Amino acid sequence: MIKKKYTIHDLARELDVTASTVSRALNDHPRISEKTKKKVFETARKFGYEPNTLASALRRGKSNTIGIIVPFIDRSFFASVIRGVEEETKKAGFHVTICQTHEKLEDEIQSIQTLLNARVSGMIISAAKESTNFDHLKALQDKGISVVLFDRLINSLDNCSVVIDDFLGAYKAVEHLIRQGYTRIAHFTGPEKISIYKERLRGYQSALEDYKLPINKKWIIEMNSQVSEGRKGICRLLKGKQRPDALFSSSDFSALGALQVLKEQNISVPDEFGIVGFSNEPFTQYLDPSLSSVDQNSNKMGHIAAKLLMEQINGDTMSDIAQKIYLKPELMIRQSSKRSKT
Amino acid sequence: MIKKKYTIHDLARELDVTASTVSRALNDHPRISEKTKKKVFETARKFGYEPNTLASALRRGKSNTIGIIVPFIDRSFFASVIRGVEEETKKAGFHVTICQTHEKLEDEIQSIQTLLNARVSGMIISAAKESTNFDHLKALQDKGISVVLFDRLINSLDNCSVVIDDFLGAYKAVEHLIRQGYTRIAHFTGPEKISIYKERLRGYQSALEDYKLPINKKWIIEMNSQVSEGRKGICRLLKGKQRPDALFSSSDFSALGALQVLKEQNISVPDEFGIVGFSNEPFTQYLDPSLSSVDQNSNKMGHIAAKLLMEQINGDTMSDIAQKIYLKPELMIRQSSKRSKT
DNA sequence: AAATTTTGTGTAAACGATTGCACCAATTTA
DNA sequence: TAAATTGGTGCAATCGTTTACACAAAATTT
Repeated sequence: MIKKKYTIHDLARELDVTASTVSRALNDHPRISEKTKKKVFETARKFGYEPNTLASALRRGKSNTIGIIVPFIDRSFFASVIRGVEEETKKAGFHVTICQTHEKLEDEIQSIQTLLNARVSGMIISAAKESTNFDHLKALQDKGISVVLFDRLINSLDNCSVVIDDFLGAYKAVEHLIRQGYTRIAHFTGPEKISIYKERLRGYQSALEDYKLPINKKWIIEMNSQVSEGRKGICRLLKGKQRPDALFSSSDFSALGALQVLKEQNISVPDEFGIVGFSNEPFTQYLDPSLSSVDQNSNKMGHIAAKLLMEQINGDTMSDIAQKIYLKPELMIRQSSKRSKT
Repeated sequence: MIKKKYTIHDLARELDVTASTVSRALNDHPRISEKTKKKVFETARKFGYEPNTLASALRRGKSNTIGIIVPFIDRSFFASVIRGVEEETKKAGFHVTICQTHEKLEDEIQSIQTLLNARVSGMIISAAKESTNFDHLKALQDKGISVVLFDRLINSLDNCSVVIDDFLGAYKAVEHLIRQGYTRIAHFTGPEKISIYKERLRGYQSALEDYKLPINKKWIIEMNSQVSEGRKGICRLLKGKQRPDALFSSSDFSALGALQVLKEQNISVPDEFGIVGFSNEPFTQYLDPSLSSVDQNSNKMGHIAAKLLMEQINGDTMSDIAQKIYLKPELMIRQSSKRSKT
């Protein structure tokens, strides 16, 4: 037996008022008397009335849904951000719809289209790596859709955005290595076009300069974020004439590759060689030795992105200029970089 | 400059027909002439027309959204299932809305309500651990909502469901240990109420019986899926009079705890002690020694759950009885259980 | 006490797509 | 050739809420 859904008209009939009164009462309209509101709420509860969000969204031209677009939902960083967004928006009665781009521009464009069709109130987006053309994102601005970007910044756009302070994270990591007594610190970086890697590289260099340590170009290696690449990278470093005694890697995966090779070659970590990675991937804490890493505060990032977006949607942003929020990263110091004696 | 959205009325005006004709043409209604259809499609494309899914959903009483309810979206297993669902439904023009229950019954009920309000076409659910009362799920059946359950089965409900064959996974794992020459195999199990743990325990026992190995009650320890619990568990096992030489754990986390303690006590894994975990958590492959584990085929699970649900929604299920699909798990053999000599 | 404002509610038209019914023309059947 | 069927389209109601406008009654101001 399929139960029928009640509508405001059912309530109206029961209470002998019109649907508009019911609607207004439920929306706490100031011109409705307290007495009526109370009656309406009571019978609504009694009947188990639930508003039809579709109808409401259609009429208002806006749904209470917000869209999230990420490269892959099952990457721990993104999953964690999404979790944060969901937790934050749920309180405000929004729910989230998720799209994956698989790092492909085409999928990104399609996802945006899908979300537009669903008349989402706003979108939270981490751009695909492949995306170099941002017309589709600009088009959103033109359409007046609220957007918050996270993680992957797009400098040509003045959207609200929330990112981690990659420079600071890198700086902290390298400073920590220096304080542990390491003096010849190498760096694994990523594709130089991507801003996060640029920033981490800057942080690395800046820390070395501040502590008057040499910057050796041979110690800076560009690679993708993979274990195998990290293995190759560390081999190159170890074979070189000037051998580093520590590594700050822009990726936990390549840091792991390095760690594996060092263990295989019986080079003691952290005593002979220190390592700090980046991202605080879940696996880092379980390695032996456990891997120090820079935590990206991903859950908080989700919460903040959601808050920013909802402010935009509700139109209560303080200022006209888009806010860019830089979260402070946290250095997770573990065994791989913690040596007691120099 | 905010671009206006085109509606079927705009197209109708342009083509000098009525909106109904446009609507029917777009939906490929048989009574519309090919000529008209072609004209409609052309101008739709020219104008960049995109249907308002909200209006459509309101009228039809069904959206093209499907809801997913999981305990936590950032747990790798669930994230991976969700990814599978998203990939499968996207092809068919559905999109997914996600809710988290945090393993709490209250959140589960609320999530269902939210999704009902959004008039989702169907739901894919992994029940919260806390849920022992399933009235809210039964109510969905009564309302005629299509539902597919995954991972956590509910025997009192005859929904479509897709789970892993936990019995088989456990059996394979233990059989593998036996073939590697281990003879005294212990087991970490989970809360006995939960069916997946019951099944894994059955598989464990069955394999031991088939190979005529003793089942020692002291070697079966119930615990939660945590590293710390695994550490306690293995300590208990090592202190006992009859010491096992291998462990099949229902959880990768408790398996990891065991591995840590064994390493600390200089008990060689896999030579002196073999370990196999369950779930194939991403970290297992990076441990030293890497941890053998049973893979749950989570991505495929998502794809299949999505397919089942869409079949239900479209009403083209083969049979009246709900299908229960058991996926074959795959044993990932790694260092922790692979010894060359006995 | 008249004029003005405020309060509380009803009327009716949206929002954009879908669909049962009706209608006429063209085609087929008897 | 009349009757019946089919093809192609329009009309208008509908899904459930929201909201601009209108209007009477009550409260407030002059």
